[in-house]
Amino acid sequence: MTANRIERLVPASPRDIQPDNPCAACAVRDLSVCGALRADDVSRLNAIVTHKTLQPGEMLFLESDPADSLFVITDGSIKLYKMLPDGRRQITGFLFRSDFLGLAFRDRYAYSAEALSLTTVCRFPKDRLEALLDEFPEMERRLLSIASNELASAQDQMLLLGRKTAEEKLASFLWLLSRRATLKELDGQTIDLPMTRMDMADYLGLTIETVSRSFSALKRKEIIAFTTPQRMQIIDLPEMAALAGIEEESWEASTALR
Amino acid sequence: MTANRIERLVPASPRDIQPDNPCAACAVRDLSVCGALRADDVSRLNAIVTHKTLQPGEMLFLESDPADSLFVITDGSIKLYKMLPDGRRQITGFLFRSDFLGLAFRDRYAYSAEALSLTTVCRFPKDRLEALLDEFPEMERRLLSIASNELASAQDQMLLLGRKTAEEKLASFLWLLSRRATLKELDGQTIDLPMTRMDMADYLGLTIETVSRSFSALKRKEIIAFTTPQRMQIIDLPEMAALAGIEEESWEASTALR
DNA sequence: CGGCTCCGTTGATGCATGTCAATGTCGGTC
DNA sequence: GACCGACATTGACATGCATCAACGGAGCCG
Repeated sequence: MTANRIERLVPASPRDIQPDNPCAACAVRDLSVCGALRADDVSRLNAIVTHKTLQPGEMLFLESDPADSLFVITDGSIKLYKMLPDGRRQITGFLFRSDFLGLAFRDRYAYSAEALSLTTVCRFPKDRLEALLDEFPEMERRLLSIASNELASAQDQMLLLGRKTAEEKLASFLWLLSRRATLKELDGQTIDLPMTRMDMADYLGLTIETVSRSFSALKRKEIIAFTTPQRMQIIDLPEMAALAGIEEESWEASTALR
Repeated sequence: MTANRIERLVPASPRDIQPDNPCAACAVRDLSVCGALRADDVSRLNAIVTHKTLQPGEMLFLESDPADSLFVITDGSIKLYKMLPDGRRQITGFLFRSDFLGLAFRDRYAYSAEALSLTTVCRFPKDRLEALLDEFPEMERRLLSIASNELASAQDQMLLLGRKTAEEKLASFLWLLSRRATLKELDGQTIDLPMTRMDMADYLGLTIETVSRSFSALKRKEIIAFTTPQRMQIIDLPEMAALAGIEEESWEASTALR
């Protein structure tokens, strides 16, 4: 289906999309949202971007690494986190296909990025980014829009971390996953949990035990049901939304995971 | 001193800066960071921006309001917050002179904004913003850089809210205020607290009582000392940094408050 | 098959922080 | 000066979540 979309957006001859560079696909897809790309744009982008495959648990970069690249996830999932000197960890986001990361106008990354599952990313070298932005102003507008959305999600997460109870935190998290799933699978009630309980705990500012107990509480109330520990269903969507602190009129508004 | 800076950056004849529009100053100052503005740019900006004065406690906008403007704070201070349906509140940031707010590519603001002190803001109508960005590409680059910095600060705040103890939270907050103060007053040890204990509590995900007790604990350890309840001094800066979870080598890195 | 490790669940207990309440302090107003 | 309300501090007590510990299932390997 990715191929279809490229065909539609870039009515170029097939040779322009070099099959040995899988990043052409993501570059085209993620840039072209804000305007049609010409075929020669595509081949120029192909020359700039590179790709990388990550095994589960493999690091893309560390918090202190020099920030020299911007990445787009082509496939798989990644977690971002920050740590305190003594090892306490806060996961600041889970990213999936077509999400950006590494957007930092600083010399070092502000967080570490680690693959959750088998993941491929597409890399834009930062030293060529400025030139790229000058050449594709739509890309800059899009980055600004992404950053602004991420900022809004970050603020939601602050509300969650600072003011919600454990059960509300978990419900909010599952709500986000469910909204995200709705965009792809059509039922939107089935949720995959590609991360461990530990990751969820570090995302929600809890311990694994509390996450587990909150899952049990939601099961007991028949709001959710498990197929396997990594796959579940939302049974009572309205109650879930209520727990997550989402008012009905804005059910559709909140989509992004970060 | 604001005047000095304008003179330096915009060697235009004085009539270009209309004295009845105090926003000319902020527009010039905040846009011109990334490139010289010509005198006619300044007068064109004067025609677009308007200004507004807010009394302490007055709202600039509400979370659900249509997001039709971008603001720059000319003077004073503002708090941003989100609320849960039952009234629990999370302050997501305190803003001061020259900070931006309202940067949202959505139709509604993601948070409410309320003046802490007597505040003046400069308003850019959003419907003219696109055109403005097209005309001043440096402004777009600057907005992207600001958004990216705010994102980094938001992630710091998530680490704080999710993983730090009450005392560490307060120390981190005071550390930020102290870094910010360093940029202006030169000693950097004296800190003004323009917000109430309640505001600090809602920023740190605590209660006023816990904030108060944490202040007392820091006093007892002789890390800080109070002049008045709204004015204090940091006595033991290294210990403060340690509590805040900042490693020595990165003392200078963290500056922004959000 | 048995043993091992990793992950998740559940129970018992402790502690950091929330809740409730009393008191103090400062500014404003009559 | 007396009164009042808003804000801050401190103490006594309650509780939500962390901590510590036991157990069970799934995958892996000899």
